[in-house]
Amino acid sequence: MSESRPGRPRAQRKVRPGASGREEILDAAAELFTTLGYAQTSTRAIAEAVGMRQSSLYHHFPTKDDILEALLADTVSGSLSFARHLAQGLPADDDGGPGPERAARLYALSLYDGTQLCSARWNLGVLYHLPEARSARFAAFLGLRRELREIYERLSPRREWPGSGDLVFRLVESLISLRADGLAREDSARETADAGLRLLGFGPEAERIRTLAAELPEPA
Amino acid sequence: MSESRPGRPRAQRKVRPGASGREEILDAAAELFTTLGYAQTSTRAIAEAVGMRQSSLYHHFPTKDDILEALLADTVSGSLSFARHLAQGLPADDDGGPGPERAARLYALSLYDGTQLCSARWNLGVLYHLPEARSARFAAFLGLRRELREIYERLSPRREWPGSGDLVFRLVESLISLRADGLAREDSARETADAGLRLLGFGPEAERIRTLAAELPEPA
DNA sequence: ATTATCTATAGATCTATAGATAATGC
DNA sequence: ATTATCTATAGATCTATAGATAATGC
Repeated sequence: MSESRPGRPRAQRKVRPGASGREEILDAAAELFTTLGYAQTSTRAIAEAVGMRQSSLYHHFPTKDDILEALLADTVSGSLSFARHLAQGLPADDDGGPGPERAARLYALSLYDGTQLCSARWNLGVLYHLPEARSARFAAFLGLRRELREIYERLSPRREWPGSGDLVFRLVESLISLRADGLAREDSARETADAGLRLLGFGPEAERIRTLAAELPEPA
Repeated sequence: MSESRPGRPRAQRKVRPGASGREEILDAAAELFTTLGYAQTSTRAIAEAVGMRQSSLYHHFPTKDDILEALLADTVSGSLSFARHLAQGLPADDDGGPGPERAARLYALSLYDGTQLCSARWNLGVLYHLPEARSARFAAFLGLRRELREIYERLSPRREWPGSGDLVFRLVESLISLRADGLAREDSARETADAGLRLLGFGPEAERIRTLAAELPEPA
């Protein structure tokens, strides 16, 4: 219970999802970082959005950096663990393997990743675009993101076309800017995943691939 | 001559392209804004990169905002004027018009826009991703960018598929992140434009579209 | 006289730390 | 005793302005 923890009560309490103070802070920081940016968001603004004093943040996070790091880690983890799962038991890179099965996995990943990007409470994908996120401070996050990108490439059924999987990755990522521009719709993630199949040259086979993808095990 | 203007000489002079102080400032700001971000870049850092004192910037620009605005304006203007030119004399939206000619114009625009994004001295496209750029302060820029986006959509030969031109726009834009991640190559812009054709469902016809595109008038 | 720089600084931040205070659980 | 908050503040910024100074062009 968030209500029955010890400590002095807050002057003002805001409505924020999250069982713990830490989660409330992350939610407020997610809203502010995605709309104003990292440097433009003061620790004071985060604290006020939660309903505590600026200095109280430091009980939960050692520095402002660590708040961003926690948010970044959250955003990749879901798609990456699903991607790792899909990549398991894949034939080696030089062996094509059956095309449609590969395509189905790539489609499933695109759809899952895209749906996450579109329907998360905040548009956390924009955090990748923050210049701060590219700094060495967040090398751990950048590594995970790179791994996700490489799995897209490995899942591409067009083995003779290097970079084809990466194009699908880029298309899915473009949902971030779409949403930031206020242009994302209910079915943007699905449309984008379908566009990925077209990009790979699939026409009428697309229907079969979608069916195969639906039969794959759900993400955890 | 940049050397023969009046005024007190600078303490230190750095090597920067640009005939005027204003252009040197824009070049330095472009480098810093694209690598560190807007808020993280102090006016002092810009001034030092140019070799002048912080306060001297204010002789050339009234506020820091105006520096970003000038850079943003520069980045759309080229592609937008080419796009406007390509859109001229296009059949009305409900009239399909001959498909390949439309596709050729969209291809030409993709290639030009993508090439700009990849080969400009600095990766100015990342400025679009800065949270600051989305603020009302830069409404003029946002309007121009929206117009460019709409022309992509209008140039799509797949009239029965709304949003198809926008997907091509998004694919071209993804070059920005590709470059920011250090993954852009010599032919990334061309590969991306070609991928746009695949996305629209063109297979063997692509060759003919590229030929038609090459016959279109060059951008100014 | 105009242009482009300089020095100096006001006033407003912002992050992080030190140490006090209040609520709970043992 | 532990946890979570609070007040207060040090020290380091940062943007923009005021006004002096030096070089050129008329």
